[in-house]
Amino acid sequence: MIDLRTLREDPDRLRASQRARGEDDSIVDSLLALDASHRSALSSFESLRAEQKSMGKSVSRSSGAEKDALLSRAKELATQVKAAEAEAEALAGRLSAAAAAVPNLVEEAAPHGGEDDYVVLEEVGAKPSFDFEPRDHLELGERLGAIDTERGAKVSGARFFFLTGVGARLQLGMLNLAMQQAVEAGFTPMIPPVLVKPDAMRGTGFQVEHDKEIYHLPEDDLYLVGTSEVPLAAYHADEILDAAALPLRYAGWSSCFRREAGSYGKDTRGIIRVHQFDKVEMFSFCRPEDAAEEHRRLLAWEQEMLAKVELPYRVIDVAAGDLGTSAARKFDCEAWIPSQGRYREVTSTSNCTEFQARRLSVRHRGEDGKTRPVATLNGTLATTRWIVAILENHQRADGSVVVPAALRPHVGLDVLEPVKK
RNA sequence: GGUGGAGUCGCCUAGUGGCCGAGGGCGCACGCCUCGAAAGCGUGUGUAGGGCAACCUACCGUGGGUUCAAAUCCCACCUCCACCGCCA
Repeated sequence: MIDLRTLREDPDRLRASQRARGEDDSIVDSLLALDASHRSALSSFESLRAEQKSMGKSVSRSSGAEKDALLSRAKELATQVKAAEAEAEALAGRLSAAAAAVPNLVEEAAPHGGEDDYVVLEEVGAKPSFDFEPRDHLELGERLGAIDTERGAKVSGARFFFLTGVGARLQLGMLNLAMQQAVEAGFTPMIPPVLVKPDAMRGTGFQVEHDKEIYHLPEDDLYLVGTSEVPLAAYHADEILDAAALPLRYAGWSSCFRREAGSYGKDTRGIIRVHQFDKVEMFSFCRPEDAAEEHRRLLAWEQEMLAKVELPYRVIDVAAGDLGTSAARKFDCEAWIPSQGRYREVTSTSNCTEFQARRLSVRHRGEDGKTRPVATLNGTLATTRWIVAILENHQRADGSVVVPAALRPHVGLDVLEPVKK
């Protein structure tokens, strides 16, 4: 949710942001108009209501003929109050619906444009050179007895899989390593619910009514989360946080669920794009003025993890049009995937500024004693997709895969050996 | 799923139609007292919207309703507690 007060004071800022995203900036004018009529309706309701209350007191003090006269006037007033209230409420509803549809203000430094207008900030690590034809992650995974997509499809359908044997050990080890790093950095480890109420979903910035990406359980009106960002963001909903305790940093470990509607035919092989995967996610509540700095810290922690698993990658500054509803700025790390000869997203960190906090009502008390929204940020510390990059980048000619040194204590193996040739 | 009980200002609690946005206690903040502290005394202490301000309005689990007027009456729902049933 954008701040209506900021909108009134500086509408050009939202116009510029909308243009950077490649979206309609005329909503600014309709929002301003709606806001003005809502405020005038509200103030006329409030003065009518004040009159009604004081008249009610006169009624209780009077008696006889005077009381009857007052009563009939009071009745008249009551209908006016009711009408004025209904009017104000209707406008409030329209206003909040309109405001809720507006995406976050983008950070000025974010690249303008769409999906392909990202800016590469950094390339890290050398791409591996093989003196043999590298296998893709699925072939490797099958030979290692690590990934079983056939039975995944048999049991649950397309885009489902089993991690088996060393595959399961690899994922557990990797996620444990991520958790350990997070704890050492001062994060509170969390295992959140993965089914959430509509308010948690909406508060985090998802449009549950239109979003085809989200699994919904209509019987219970619960949503399966696509990331633990959702329950972690909502964790402090309706709370006023102690400013001295900020930043509050949480590391959530959860399964994530995505319908992948509209991605038919994309990444159908292997486990790059699946309906269910696991992820360790960093989440931070901080003061708005510290958010940009915190964002860089989250990125640095992601890079620390990528270094531990020894993957070549690049960092991109995602363009405004590709930010999603909540983010003001987003950095993705993309690991090199040898079988595809290109980089694929393995982490994503977003600065959502006060956008989610305003929707979820997560506040802190400022220097002046007044409550203000906090800023929220999130970032990936490890996820199932990393297995793709790890297997492919660390493979050897015989189909075995070297486990990166930092992972070995957590996986319990130095090398993953093929179980079938 | 069934039956019974309960949800009020950080916590506990008073409040059964107007004098209640709401009293008391605890906690907290500030002041007095003290060498310092405790005790004691005094003052203050929710959130949000609007107004330059005095101030106004909304909120007593949520949503509806009755009434000139609702924390208070009615209806539905939610949550919590207890017991029963069912499942693991």
